[in-house]
Amino acid sequence: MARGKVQMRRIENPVQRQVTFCKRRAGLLKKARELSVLCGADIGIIIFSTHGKLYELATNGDMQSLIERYKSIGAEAQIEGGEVNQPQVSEQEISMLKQEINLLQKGIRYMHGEGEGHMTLGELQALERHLEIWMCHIRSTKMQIMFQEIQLLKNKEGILKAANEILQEKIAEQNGLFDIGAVTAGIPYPLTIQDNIFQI
Amino acid sequence: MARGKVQMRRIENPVQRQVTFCKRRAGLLKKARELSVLCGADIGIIIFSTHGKLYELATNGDMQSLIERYKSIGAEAQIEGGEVNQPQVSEQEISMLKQEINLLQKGIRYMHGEGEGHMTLGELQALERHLEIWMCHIRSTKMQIMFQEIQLLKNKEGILKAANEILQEKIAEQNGLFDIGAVTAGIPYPLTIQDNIFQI
DNA sequence: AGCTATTAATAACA
DNA sequence: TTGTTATTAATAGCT
Repeated sequence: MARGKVQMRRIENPVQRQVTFCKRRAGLLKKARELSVLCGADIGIIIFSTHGKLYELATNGDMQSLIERYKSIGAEAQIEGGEVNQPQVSEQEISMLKQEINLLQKGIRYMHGEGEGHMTLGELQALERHLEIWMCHIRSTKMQIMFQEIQLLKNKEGILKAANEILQEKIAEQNGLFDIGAVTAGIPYPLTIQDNIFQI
Repeated sequence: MARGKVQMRRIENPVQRQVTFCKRRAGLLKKARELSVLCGADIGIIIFSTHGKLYELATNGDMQSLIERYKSIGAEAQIEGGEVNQPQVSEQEISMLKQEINLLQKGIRYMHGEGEGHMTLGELQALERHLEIWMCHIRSTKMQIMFQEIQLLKNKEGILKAANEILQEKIAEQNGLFDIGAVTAGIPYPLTIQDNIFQI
């Protein structure tokens, strides 16, 4: 796909083959990562160059657990006819859960700046809980702030409305001397608002 | 790469996600086959869809031998640092994870009105993601409503303040005849509020 | 599933 | 390897 079509056969020129291998390998891995992100798929790729060098990618968790999952599925697929309902929770799930654990561990190592990262499962779970609690706190705090503001605005409204009523009464008292119509002329809302938008 | 750039994040529309998964998966496997042919590499790809369905490709020989080759190489690589990460995950963790699975299954049975509940782990994961998305929608909707209300209240406040100013001016015009002090007597806030609580 | 308008990948070259 | 650019290949949005 560039400057001339390419024939789909082994590239004989070793230099050109190496360059192509490098570039297309990068492209393939990129595509795999994109597919994983866009569609939420778990993808594992193993590439052995002609010289036996290994390149790999596991989009979620690690290759090891992905392979285990693959084996367990493959086994099930081969059985095909035999239904096994009880051991439904086992092999496959364990490997998936291992993936999740590794994912968290990676996340932690990442957060701590790529240092080593030996945390027990208990620690991980504690961390997870903490993260959830933090999120809850953040959310409830946000809510509180917004509710407070709403309350303040309601109070202000009440005060202003009361003031308005008093002022209007004052003016009404001197009916003959001034014209009240002019006062409320340019105001979109009538001063005696009754809408009920205040009840959520 | 077509009719508009695509954001690199999970596609939320399930139909579109499925279509994209199908197309890109085909593209990825094609790229892998091309790389294998052009550069003589041995490539293995394992793809698990969100529903847990398996798609695989092994360009030379079978996946099994590729995995074994990977493991042998991988083992060498792991020895390198003398680290033993694998047995870290075991017994206790499995039981805890089983608990979590049961929890979700219970939740599903509960949601579906106590009917039986045979869902695969893949389905459970999908459900979890859906729940998260629903929560996000609910939260953002809630936020929208609250912001709208705040905006409405601000508008009302502005209107009322304007009305108050006009009324005050009216009264001020007739200074000698009435005493303004009586008007604002019982009101906690002065009518010319300047506080800045309106900026969140 | 097919069909294009566009974007993305990349072969050749430096 | 890495970067640039002319072209081809992949594919997003529709039907």
